[in-house]
Amino acid sequence: MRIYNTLTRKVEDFVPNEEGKVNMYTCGPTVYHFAHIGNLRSYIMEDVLEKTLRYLGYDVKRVMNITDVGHLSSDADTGEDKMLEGAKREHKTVMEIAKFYTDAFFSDMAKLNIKMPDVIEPATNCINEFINMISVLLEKGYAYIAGDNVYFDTSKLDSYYVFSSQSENELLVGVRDDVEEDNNKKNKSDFVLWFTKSKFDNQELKWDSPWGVGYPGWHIECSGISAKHFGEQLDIHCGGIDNIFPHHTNEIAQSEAYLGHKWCNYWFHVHHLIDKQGKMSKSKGDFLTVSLLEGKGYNPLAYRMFCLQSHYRKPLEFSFDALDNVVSAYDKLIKNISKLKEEGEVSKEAFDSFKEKFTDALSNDINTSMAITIIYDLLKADISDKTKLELIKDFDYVLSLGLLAGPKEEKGPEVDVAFEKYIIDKIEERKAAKKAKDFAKADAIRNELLEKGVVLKDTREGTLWELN
RNA sequence: GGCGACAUAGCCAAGCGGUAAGGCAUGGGUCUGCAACACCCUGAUCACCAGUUCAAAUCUGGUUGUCGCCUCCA
Repeated sequence: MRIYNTLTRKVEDFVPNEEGKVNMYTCGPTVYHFAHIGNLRSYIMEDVLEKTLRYLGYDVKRVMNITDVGHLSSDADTGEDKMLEGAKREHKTVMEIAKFYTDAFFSDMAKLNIKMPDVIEPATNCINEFINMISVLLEKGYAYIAGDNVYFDTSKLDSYYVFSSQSENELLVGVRDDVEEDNNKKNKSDFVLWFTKSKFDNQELKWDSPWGVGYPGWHIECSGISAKHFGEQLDIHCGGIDNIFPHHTNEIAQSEAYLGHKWCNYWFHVHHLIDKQGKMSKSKGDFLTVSLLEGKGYNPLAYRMFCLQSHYRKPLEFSFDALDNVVSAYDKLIKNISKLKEEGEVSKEAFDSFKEKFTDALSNDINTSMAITIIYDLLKADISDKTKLELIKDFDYVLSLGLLAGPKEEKGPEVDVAFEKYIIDKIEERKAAKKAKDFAKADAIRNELLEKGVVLKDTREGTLWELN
C-alpha cells in the first residue's frame, strides 16, 4: 500500500505501528447545519481509504469526532458561535440542534454508502479528557494562562509548522476581516486550549474546570478524543485539506507535547470540491446537500461515483453537467452488470488476475478512477458471467456503488391515481394500435399524451413514461 | 505578502523515461413503423518556454493560470 503523506509531501509505503493493525482518526463534522456535498466528498474518500485498508487485510479501528461544542466564530462572518447561531436560527437549544444535524449527517452517510466509523465520539462527551490534557500541558510548561484563558505556547516547540516551511513572520494575522488579534497571546501562532473568557459570552454550553467555567478550544477536541481511544500512537489522521493549518498543525503540537514523542505517522488530506466560484462553503448561503440532489432526482450513489472517478488529491469542480455525465455512466454500468447471469464456473485465474489489478490501483495512492476502469475492462473480458459477478461483488466492498443492486425500478413519477390510470390505459390502447400497424393512431395517442406533458419511450422492456 | 496543491481531448480521467488506457458527451452508421433503447465506428502530442537524454506528458529550471491555507470550514 502506497499513500501520499502530507507530512513528508511524498507518496510512501504505508507501514502501521503494529503489524496488521491500523488506527485511523477522522475529523468529523461540526453539527450546526447540514453537510454539503463538498464535505461529503472527504468522507466518501476516507471511506474508500478505510475499506481499502480492510480489503488489504488490515484490522482497522476508525474513530470520528462530532463537534457539538461551539467554535470560535461563525461561517457567516458575524463573529458568533456556530452552534449557538444554528440554535438561534431554528429556535432550538444547542443540544437539540446538535442532535438533529448529527442524525442528518448519519443519514447522508448511509445514502452514500459510507460505513459508520467504529467509534463516533461527541466532543461534549470528553470534556474531562480535554481538561486532563490541558492540565498536563500546563504542568509540562507548554501552556500558559492569560486573560483567564489557557493558551498553548508554540515557542516551546522545536518546530511548529510541520506541514510546510512557513515562517512565523510571513503569516498574516487577521487575513479574514472578522478575526481580531488576541492580545493575550505571547506568540502569533499560540492558540486557545480553554476559554473562560471570550468575545462570545453567550456560549450556552459551559463546563467547570480548574481555570474557571468555560469551554474547550477547537483543536484540543481531536487530540483529546484520539488520545482517549488510541492512546499513544495513531497511524493515519484524515481530514479536508483546509484543516492542515491551523487545525492539524495545532493537533500535532498539543498531542506531541502531551505525549512527549511522535504521534501520528500519516496524514491523509482530501482536496476540495469546488464550483465555478471556488470552494463550496456553507457561508456562501446556498449550498448543495444530499437531500437537495435527491430532490432533483439524483441517486446519491451517482454522486459517490462522481467522486470516485476523480482523485482525492485533486480539486474537483462540481457542475450539474458533469454530474449528469456520471449519472448516465452510472446507470449504464448498473444496467450492464444486471444483464450478467449466474452462469458458468468462476475462473480462479481470471479472478485473481483482475483482483490483482484492482488491488494495485487502490494500493497506488487510492487510484479510484483506475479502479473503476478495471470494472469496464472485466465486463469486456472473455470470462464467464459468474466470474464477472464474483469480481464485481468483491470490488464493490471497497467502491460501495451498489453495483449489484440492479437498476432502480423504472416507474412513472408520482401523480394522482386517476391520471396514472388514464396514462396506462392510453399506453395499452397505443400498444394495440401498434400491433394492428395503425401507426397513425399510435402517434396520435403519443401526441395526445405529450400535450398533457407525458413523454413515452418504447424500450426493449416495454413502454415507459415520464413527465416532461 | 508568505506557504502549499493542481494543469492531459467538450467533461471526468489513466499514464511514474520508450512514443497518449477507460468512461460520459458529440458526430456517423446498423436495427425494430418513426422517436427512444441496444449495438458498431469516431477524437488530443499532454498550459507555455528552456534544458538533460538516443528517447519526456513523464526528469530539471523558469513562466503563466487555477484553487486552497494564513487561527470558522471537509
